[in-house]
Amino acid sequence: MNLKALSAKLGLSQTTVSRALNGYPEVSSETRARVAAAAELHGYRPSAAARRLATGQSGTIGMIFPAERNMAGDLIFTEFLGGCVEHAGDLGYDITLAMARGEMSEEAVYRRTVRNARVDAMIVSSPILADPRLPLLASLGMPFIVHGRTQADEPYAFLDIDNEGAFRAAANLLFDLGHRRTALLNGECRYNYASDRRRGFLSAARQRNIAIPPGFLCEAPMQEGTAFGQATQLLAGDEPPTAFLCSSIAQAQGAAKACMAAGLHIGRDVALIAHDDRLQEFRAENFDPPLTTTQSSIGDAGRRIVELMIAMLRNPQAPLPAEIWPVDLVVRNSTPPARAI
Amino acid sequence: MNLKALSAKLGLSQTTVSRALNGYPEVSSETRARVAAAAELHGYRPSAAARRLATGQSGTIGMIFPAERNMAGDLIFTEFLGGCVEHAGDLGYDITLAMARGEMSEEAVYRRTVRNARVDAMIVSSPILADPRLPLLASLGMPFIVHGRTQADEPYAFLDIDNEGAFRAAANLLFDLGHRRTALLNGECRYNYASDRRRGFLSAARQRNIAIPPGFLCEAPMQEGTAFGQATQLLAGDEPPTAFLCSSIAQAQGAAKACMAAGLHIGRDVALIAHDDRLQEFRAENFDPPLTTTQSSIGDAGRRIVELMIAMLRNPQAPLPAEIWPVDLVVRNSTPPARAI
DNA sequence: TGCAAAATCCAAAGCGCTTTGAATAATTCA
DNA sequence: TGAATTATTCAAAGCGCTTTGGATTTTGCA
Repeated sequence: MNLKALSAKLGLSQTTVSRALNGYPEVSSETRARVAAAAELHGYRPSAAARRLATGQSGTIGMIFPAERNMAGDLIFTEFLGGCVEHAGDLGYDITLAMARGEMSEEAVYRRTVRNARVDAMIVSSPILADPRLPLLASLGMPFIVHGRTQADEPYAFLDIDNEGAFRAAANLLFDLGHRRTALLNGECRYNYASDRRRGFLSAARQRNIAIPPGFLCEAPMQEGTAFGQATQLLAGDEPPTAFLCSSIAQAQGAAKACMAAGLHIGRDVALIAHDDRLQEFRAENFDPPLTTTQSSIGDAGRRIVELMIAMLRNPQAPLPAEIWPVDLVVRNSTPPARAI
Repeated sequence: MNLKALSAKLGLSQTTVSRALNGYPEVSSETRARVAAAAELHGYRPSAAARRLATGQSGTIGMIFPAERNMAGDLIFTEFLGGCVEHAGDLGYDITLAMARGEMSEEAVYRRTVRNARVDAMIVSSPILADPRLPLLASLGMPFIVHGRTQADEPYAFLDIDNEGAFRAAANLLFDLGHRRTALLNGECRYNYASDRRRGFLSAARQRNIAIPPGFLCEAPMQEGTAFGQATQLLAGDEPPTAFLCSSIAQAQGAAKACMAAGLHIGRDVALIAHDDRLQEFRAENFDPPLTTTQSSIGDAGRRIVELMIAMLRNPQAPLPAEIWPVDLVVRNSTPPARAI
């Protein structure tokens, strides 16, 4: 059942039927209802291919698999992707993926994706400090939105969380509790979010004239094993930390195990705060003890970013969206006051 | 630059140019070369939308996010997806994703995806024992291929690994080494692969008249924590296992930690074999000690399955592909002979 | 009541490709 | 050499939708 057949059956022109279905104003509400009913009755589905050809829009948004793969990154990407896919489906858009690999550089993949012209826009995730993908996409004329922020010469669309504020708040909480020796187990600082978090942490320390001992600023892929190693080493030092601030729940697990191995109890001897992306299986609530966290659902971010992107597509001359989400600091049981030494 | 402009520039008809570019035989090799050169020169890219409309093929393969999410599943799905996306890109196909969620059942998502008709075929992953998605897709007339196997009335296209044979071989190795009390830490048996693995394990035991003590057949989501609990409990029993056979490296990590906690050394006191999907970050080689595994790259499976799917699309009347990959048993250092008791 | 404006609806022209059916040019063979 | 093949090329008809520019009917208001 195509438009032609449907309009014949209704005794209307294709124009009118098309307009009725797409909500254009120049059709009476009576006709619109008739058309809608007939379309429903006959199970009419407009051909996506024909619409694409006629409108020049593909109804598809592209995403690129991160070039660097690791477990933590994969989990976060998958969660974000899931959010995007979920909401895109609701809004009638498709998400298609591409991937950099081997000989084909990430830039080449972006270029190919743009050249193939099968997507209307792209979502850029995990930007690094000055991400080359932004000028690349801009020069190619491909609309895009960034999940996160980066340094760029031109304004760009983005959705980010307030990483700096979150980690400043978390650090302040620890300092308020009397923890002078607080270690930051961060992600890799070439990623903007990690850099922002470090800045937040350091600004809180500076404000109170708290010196961060050398070695207390750790960065690495956000995994349990690495964090375990870092925490173990710090705890073995002369002046071990009394608090840890982690960039992920996985790192918190590593830190917690290191503490346990050192005979220290989280929530009693040591304080622990982690950032919680609300991944499926890393629940801060189920941690022992339940973990104080800065939390912000990365799945929600995916859902929202798709919405923003589609709004941009529908109204290209609107100002670029630039959303920064505040981050909740949820205090649970992992943050005791510092003990007198 | 579209076909019309390109053919005008060449002084040829659109027909000829189209055929030249698509490798049809009824065009002289001289003309073909001229056309190819001009296309290259002017950077001509055929419009995907127009081609889709004309051919009725979208050049897109659909995948659905698993309805049940957990960390182990996400990692495996992502790795598989990565393989699919990578190779699909090479072959000029797109992968688009959809997702079941909340009120919208998985079946509804499949139906919607088929109705929208934006994909030529679908890839079904992680089938359960008698997976309802197969008859559903068949009844909807959507071509599909399954990663794994299931019980079905009709023949269907699939690519699977020999889970049963792999676990039989692994069990035989352990039995050969004298391990009489071997526990299986399996995935959930409603998934076909887990069921196959159990069958392989049990058939090896039966063949040697080795009784599997009650409680030695464990199934659960394939995660470290769960496996740790299961192994700990088994090790605390009257007749603790001397060997573990795990469905994933994550489970092996859990089992290893349980052994360590019980004062047992993997590779000395206890034998451990795991199935290794060759995920990015779970390297059996880096395990301590390096792990004996049954291994088969799930990324390779993704690459291959896309290839098979596209071949099906190109030649619909060819027999359905049905590939079963043998699985390597790689012996490393985690499988000592059973110690005399 | 008459006329401009607004409300509805329509025919037809694309969007850029593939493919059918025919025409033309080059070869082959008797 | 002339007829039958074979090799090349082309014009034109879709594919199913959106959208432009009009045509027709209705409404609003003096």
